[in-house]
Amino acid sequence: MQLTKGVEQALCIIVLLATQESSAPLASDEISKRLGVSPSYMKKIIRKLVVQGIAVSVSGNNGGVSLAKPAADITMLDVIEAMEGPIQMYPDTGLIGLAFHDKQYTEKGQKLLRSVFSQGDRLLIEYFSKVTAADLLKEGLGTSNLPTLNWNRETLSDVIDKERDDDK
Amino acid sequence: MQLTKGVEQALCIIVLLATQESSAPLASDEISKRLGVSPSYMKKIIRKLVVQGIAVSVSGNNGGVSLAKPAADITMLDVIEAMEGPIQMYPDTGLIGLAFHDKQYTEKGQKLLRSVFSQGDRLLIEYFSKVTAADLLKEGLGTSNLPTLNWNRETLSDVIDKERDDDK
DNA sequence: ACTAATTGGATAAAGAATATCCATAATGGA
DNA sequence: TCCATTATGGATATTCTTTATCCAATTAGT
Repeated sequence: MQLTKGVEQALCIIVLLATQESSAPLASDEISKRLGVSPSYMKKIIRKLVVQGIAVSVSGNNGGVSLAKPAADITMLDVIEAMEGPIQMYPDTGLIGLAFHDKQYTEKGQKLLRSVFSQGDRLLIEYFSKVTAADLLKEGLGTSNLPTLNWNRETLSDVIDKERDDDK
Repeated sequence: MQLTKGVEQALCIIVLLATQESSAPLASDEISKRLGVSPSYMKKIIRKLVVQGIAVSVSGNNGGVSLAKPAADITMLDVIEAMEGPIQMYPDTGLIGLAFHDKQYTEKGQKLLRSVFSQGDRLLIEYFSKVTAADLLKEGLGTSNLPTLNWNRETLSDVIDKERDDDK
């Protein structure tokens, strides 16, 4: 009943991409450094966002990733489903059929349980499809004017910032 | 984003217990046969239900398990939490703090995300706390008069039923 | 065409969920 | 009191998912 870390990571990636200077794609290696995971793992995460249509990637020199659409059109549901597949709580291994041998009742029971849980699924889907990445950015940064910068190059100064913080 | 099989198993156990002749506790070994898992594993599953207050168990001769309260007082939420612990979707590894070094914004962001997800948690909690085992039994069996039988002894005839089904 | 930078996809390692075995404790009946 | 029955708890095996790594395919610039 818990989302995987991937969701948290994906959200951070989206924040980076949303504040990236629009001209330049952001290299996945930079993102991986920033999130503290291996470059190759990060590619895999990003791939999921690309498949879902949240991000686009270009290979080759100066390649990288950028958002496929405005942050206002990216919902939390998109992100969750990109990382974990469709929301479907009930594992449904057909156990009821194995445990009770009465065709009529087991089928009825199966159906009932599925409907109870898919109702739960629907609640989540409805809720998460109403929260967009733009909402998060706006509330998180306190402004709807997104600052943009080139995260490909800002790494160094950022590290310096961090060191200054640590010294205090 | 999926519940574990344990939830499905627990629900089957509850159906068995709810239709068990009230006088006699049901032996966990019988349940294990019926659900096709090992006796020792079944005992662990059942233990979780006992700890949560859904079932009570007595050891010794003619011991076993029975429901701790009427099916109408057992909610789906109880069952889910018995098997998986409290509903809490967000993994919250503190990744945001690691990725961005600005104290002010990261704290704000953390808080925001937590609240978005705990709102989702609340939706589920509210929904699942309204569905009771009695509801499931009633709709699944088509009657609110629960048939009761002694599953400790019915196993044999049940197996015969199954064999007859298979022969067809 | 060559080289450097990057993504894409197969594969391995780690971790969590699932299941089992075994030793111990509790209970009721002979 | 002794024995058969049943739950409890700890250690361990197994399977599945998540996490991470390595190498091959693609692209841009020269």
